[in-house]
Amino acid sequence: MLGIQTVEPRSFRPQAPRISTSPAASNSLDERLSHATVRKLESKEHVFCEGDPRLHVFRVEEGVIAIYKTLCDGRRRIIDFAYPGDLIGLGALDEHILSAQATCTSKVRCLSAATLESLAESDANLALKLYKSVCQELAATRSLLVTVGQRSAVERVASFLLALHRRSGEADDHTVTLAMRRSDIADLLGLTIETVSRTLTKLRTMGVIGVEQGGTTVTLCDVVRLTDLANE
Amino acid sequence: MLGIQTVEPRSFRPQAPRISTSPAASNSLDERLSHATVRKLESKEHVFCEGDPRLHVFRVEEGVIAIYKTLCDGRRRIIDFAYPGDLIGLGALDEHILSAQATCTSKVRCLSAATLESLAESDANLALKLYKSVCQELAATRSLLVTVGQRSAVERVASFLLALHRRSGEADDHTVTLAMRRSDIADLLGLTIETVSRTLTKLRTMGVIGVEQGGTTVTLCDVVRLTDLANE
DNA sequence: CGAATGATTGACCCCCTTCAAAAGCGGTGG
DNA sequence: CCACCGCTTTTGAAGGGGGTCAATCATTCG
Repeated sequence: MLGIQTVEPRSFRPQAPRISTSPAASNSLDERLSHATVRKLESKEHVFCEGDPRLHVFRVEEGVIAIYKTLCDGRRRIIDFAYPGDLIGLGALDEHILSAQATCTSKVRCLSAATLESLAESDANLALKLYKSVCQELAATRSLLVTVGQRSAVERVASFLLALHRRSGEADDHTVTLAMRRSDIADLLGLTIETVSRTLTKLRTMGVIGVEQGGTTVTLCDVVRLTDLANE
Repeated sequence: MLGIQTVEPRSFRPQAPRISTSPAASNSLDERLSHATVRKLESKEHVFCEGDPRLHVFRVEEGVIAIYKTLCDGRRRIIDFAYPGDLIGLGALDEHILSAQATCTSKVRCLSAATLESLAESDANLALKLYKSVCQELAATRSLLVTVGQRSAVERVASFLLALHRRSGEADDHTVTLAMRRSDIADLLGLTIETVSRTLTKLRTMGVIGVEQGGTTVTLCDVVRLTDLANE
């Protein structure tokens, strides 16, 4: 998932409840996941909604899933974007308290939440992994809180782009794909669509970034300057 | 700790990494805590700082501890206030990534972090408790994210006061004590001291609250109206 | 092509920040 | 007891950044 970092090291951290799926993790989990059924989602389709019984945990296989909460006045607050490899739907309650919606065509793998918990009950190692992962997750959410709480529009957008770039892993490739709408970015950063758009064009006219392909592809022309603008 | 809720049920949830210290929790933890040494803190004194080795986990016994992160430009972002009964200093890393500072004279109990982890390694039940607690914690931080991300000053301050009131537990007593400075509240809510002060006087002139004792005691005259203003 | 959805740009305005000053409050010492 | 000082809070005035409303443009799809 996408972490907007404000602390060093400037690396990514998971953003939503998830656990590592590396070989170091309990094999039982990976094995279960590899046998799990795959569900395909169209853009804007929901994986789950607030209030739904929390029957499954999902691992994103393809696409981008927005994790969000709906406010009482109908506004939407995106907490995080989940990318392939991320686990979503973990939690302490038997209901989902957030919604998860595909921002583009996506695929997820489904695992029974009850199964995962029963595994953890007899496997202290797995339970501890879950605990530590959520601690990391918490740290990342706090970072987003810092970013959203007191930073300007330019700082937020710059941080977001840098986070996306680092997320991609390809240090040489200075392009990032915005696999979500402007409204999704706005709801993540606590801005309006117009401000996001204006800020992107501002960065473009400054020569820091380039915007192509109808606004879905962004080239980071001057990463150093962008980092400076992010003020991290 | 203090959770600003934006979802129903409008109840409190823990805000910083902590676990329940109720009898239902592993006895080993409670026992350890009851034998732990107590440390007294003056106002503004630190429990720990960002970058410090994470040697201990603390339980707040008296007072209020602000959990915060320092930004690169020197600003401070308070993530949470920890109250008596709350555990602070939990985490996945061997360094603290946040600072903890007393907002007033306080007392904390110290427990070795290594001890807690070694207990959890052999006790799946304890580890699972840790996991679930941090999940709750995560949910609460996300709620604060929602509040801070897209709400007006009145909404934020109203939410904060209501959260404080619920935190106190005494439903009959309509007074809350602000055991922290305006600057602390401002840094939690992502506002300036002036705006916090102005908003409080605005609420006062509206007859929704009363401010006494040099601004440290607030009376909630009209909880219904305040809830309405909080827009939760 | 025309309708629908999303992105961009412009104009205006309001809420909050910033800068500045005054007023409370508590402590210390003459 | 009061003067003085430091810290915090309150209040005022001015300015700006982002929100809101609205129009235009771009892209996709039936």
